Amino acid sequence: MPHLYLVDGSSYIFRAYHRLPPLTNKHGEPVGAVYGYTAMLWKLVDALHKADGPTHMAVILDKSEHTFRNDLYDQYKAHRPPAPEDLVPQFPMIRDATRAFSLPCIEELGWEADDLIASYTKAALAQGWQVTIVSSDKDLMQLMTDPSVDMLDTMNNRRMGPDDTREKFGVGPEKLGEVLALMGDSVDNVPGVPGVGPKTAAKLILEHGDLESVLAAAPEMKKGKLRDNLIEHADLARLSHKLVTLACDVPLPEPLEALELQGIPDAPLRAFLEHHGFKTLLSRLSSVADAPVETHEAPGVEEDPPCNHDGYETVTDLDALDRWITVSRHQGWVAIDTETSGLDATQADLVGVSMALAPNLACYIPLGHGGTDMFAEKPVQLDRAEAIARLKPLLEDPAVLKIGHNLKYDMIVLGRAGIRVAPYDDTIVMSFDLDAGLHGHGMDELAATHLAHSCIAYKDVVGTGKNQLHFGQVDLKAATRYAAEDADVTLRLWRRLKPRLAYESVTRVYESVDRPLVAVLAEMESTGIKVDAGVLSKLSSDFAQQIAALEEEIHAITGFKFTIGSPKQLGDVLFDKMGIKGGRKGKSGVYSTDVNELERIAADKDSPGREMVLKVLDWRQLSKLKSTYTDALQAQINPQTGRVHTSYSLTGAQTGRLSSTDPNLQNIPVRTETGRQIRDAFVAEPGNVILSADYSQIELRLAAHIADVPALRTAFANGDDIHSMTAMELFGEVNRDTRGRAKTINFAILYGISRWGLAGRLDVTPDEAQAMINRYFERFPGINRYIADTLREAKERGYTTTLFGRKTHFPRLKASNPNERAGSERAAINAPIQGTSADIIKRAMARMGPALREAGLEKVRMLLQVHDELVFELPEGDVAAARPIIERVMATAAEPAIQLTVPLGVEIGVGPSWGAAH
DNA sequence: AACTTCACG
DNA sequence: GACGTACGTGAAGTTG
Repeated sequence: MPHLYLVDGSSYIFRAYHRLPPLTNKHGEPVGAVYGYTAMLWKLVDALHKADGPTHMAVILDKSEHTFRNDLYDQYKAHRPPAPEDLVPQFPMIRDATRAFSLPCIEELGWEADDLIASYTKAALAQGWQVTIVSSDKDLMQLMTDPSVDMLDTMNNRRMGPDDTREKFGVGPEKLGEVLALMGDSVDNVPGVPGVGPKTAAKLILEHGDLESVLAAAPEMKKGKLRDNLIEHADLARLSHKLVTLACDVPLPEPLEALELQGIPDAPLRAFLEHHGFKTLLSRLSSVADAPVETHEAPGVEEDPPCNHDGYETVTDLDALDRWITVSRHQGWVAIDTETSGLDATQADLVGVSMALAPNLACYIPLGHGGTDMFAEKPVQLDRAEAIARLKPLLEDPAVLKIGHNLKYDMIVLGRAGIRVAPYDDTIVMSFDLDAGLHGHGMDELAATHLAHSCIAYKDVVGTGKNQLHFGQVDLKAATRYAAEDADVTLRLWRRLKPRLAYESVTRVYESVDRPLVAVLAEMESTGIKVDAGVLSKLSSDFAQQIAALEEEIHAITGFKFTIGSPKQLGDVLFDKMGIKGGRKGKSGVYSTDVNELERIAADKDSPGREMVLKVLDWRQLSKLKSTYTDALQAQINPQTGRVHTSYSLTGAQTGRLSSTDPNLQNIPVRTETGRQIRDAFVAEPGNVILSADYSQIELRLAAHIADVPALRTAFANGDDIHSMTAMELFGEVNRDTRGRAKTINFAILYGISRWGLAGRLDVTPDEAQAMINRYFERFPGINRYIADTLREAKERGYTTTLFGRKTHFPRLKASNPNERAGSERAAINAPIQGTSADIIKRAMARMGPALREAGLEKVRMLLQVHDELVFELPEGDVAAARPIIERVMATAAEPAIQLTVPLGVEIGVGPSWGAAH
């Protein structure tokens, strides 16, 4: 069946203009909108042979300023500012582009493009054709009354149907004109009825059926502004209706058959693309069939040749090294990668460095291969010290950009060789800032996604298990293939990702938040924090004793031995053998024995298992503390530095938070007295102290700002206790109980609340929980608006944003599984708040070093970040001077980009250990 | 490797 | 009318 695509060219070019950066072609002409337009047309025409693809296509344009609508109403479209100066010359180019595709360009004096589209739609339907309107103009949505008509919004890459009309305007396409007549349209200056917006308009039309019935019913409506306006402005509404109604009987300038699509012609299109220098599109022309599918693409990126592993050079003499260095200098940028003997950057030895200058132009410089076995022959390679001495000036050259993938690792390794890499770009961070939530950001995955290339697997080079080699034991040929490929791929990714940053509006978050943090984190990780093994080992043996005693007591109660640490065995003992009621089995058939469940049993004074369960809870706590902290941390102390060096991941948390591994220093116990003792093992060097600075209630403050909740803002401005204030608002009195409940509700709001979730936490019924939620929304208007707006935007665009423009994608928001969808919705509600908080502390971290240095405080070292807390080690004598600087940098970290409407509170503590500083 | 639990913000 | 839950992490232990 024929399928006609009608492209609303005029509306498209305006949107393309505003969405794309101001590109110019080699002739200096502005072509941003033309590029977007050309790429879209191509995509459409290219779908010719696909199911649902076009068989007929036309581009419809507005011809003149004056139409019948101006005769009806002289103010129609009168408020439109003139087209931007650099857009005007692009209009004729659109016609060129259309002609280059051999597509008809249809325009007619006295008619708007919308009227022509309506008329063609009607004609095509009469022939039984399918019609797709390529536009997102809401007026055109009126045409979707017939099931054979849909719309395609290429800007958002979204198909729209009648349901989208219902979602957006509350009525189907057949009633859309009536609603538009009532609400008006500020863009086209259609007046509508004053005081009537989309909600009221939809309500009225749903109630009365059509515009005339609404107007007729007006005198009987309840007295008020709405009734008066409907009566007084009835004619305005009727006029508006005429203005928004599409003319569908315009004589067709070209017959339908003339719109048949022929496919993409080579010569004229090539000429057009060459004239404008649209290289990406040109390269596609030669290989339309086998071009990789590209989800995101910024203009000006050329296709790369496939990786040629055998073309990489192994650099083993100084002349060759100097050659690579010279060309890097000349070019101004180079991709680098380091190979080491292990995975821990603070301990592993440098084994080699690779560099890439262009696709397939890459080398590997072995520096520490062989020599682990005294009988093995060492391969010929450069002297490490000599090579490092030559590389250092390049890696520190302010005129040469160093590009790495997870460059933090290389910075730490090279930092130990006395090199401070700068300036730099990091492709793992770029990928994260562009695509968080869509996929992982490891090099192998990105190479597969963006380059259709599968990298040599590290495991294939070094082996696995007990036969695993370290990289220095790999022979040079294989090492070169692997290492040089990494640099090559990094370079290719950089060329692919870098242009997308500006194109997709994440330059600010990349440049002002995440990129600077790479060097800051490298420094923090290299520094590490001193851990007193004596304190830990004392705690370990205390815990061991208590654990053994508890174990004996527990076994005495049951009368037989079992593995207390096995949830399966424990569940069987409690619920089957001891007969405790109310055991709940999960989907794997095991009773749940988590802390909630055990506390529920313990709360029942008559339960036969009460004594046992209390002991198990203690046993669990102590086992956790011993194995995860007091034992493990001792083993993590670096013997060379006597300190513990965590590794932070910039891409670990979808929201933009950092995460910490090996060991995780972001979950050191603090909530119980027993656990808190572990923090006393994190100490300062003699003559120094630990300073801990944390943001107070930062997420609630940000919620108050972002959702614009007056009561919360005032409370924070006055320095009130926010949970007490909430308790007063919700329950009318403040005591321990109501304050605790209020605190729970405050957090629940940040996490995307559900009545069941809240009910479980507060031990009330879901109905009661719902009543509290309603009251919260009533008392703090803004919150529910924030939730609705955030979800709507997330569903429309596929991602949420923070105040600083950080995106988190939520592809599962459209999942068909309601649970999955609900989970994504809660995550999407939380992401802007958690993410903004992450942005703010990251900005503070990036500015902290320079601010302290400016004050002459070179000895103050930033050691740890725990989401809303920064931990420092500094000479005791520097505390007085450093304190106000740290406070100021943290409190003002959002500025100048964002002026928050709430103050950011910072609390600081100082002591000989982390525990004492709290 | 999956599952469960629990440490943190 | 069913779904069976707060958001974001990482590590250790048991089990298969």
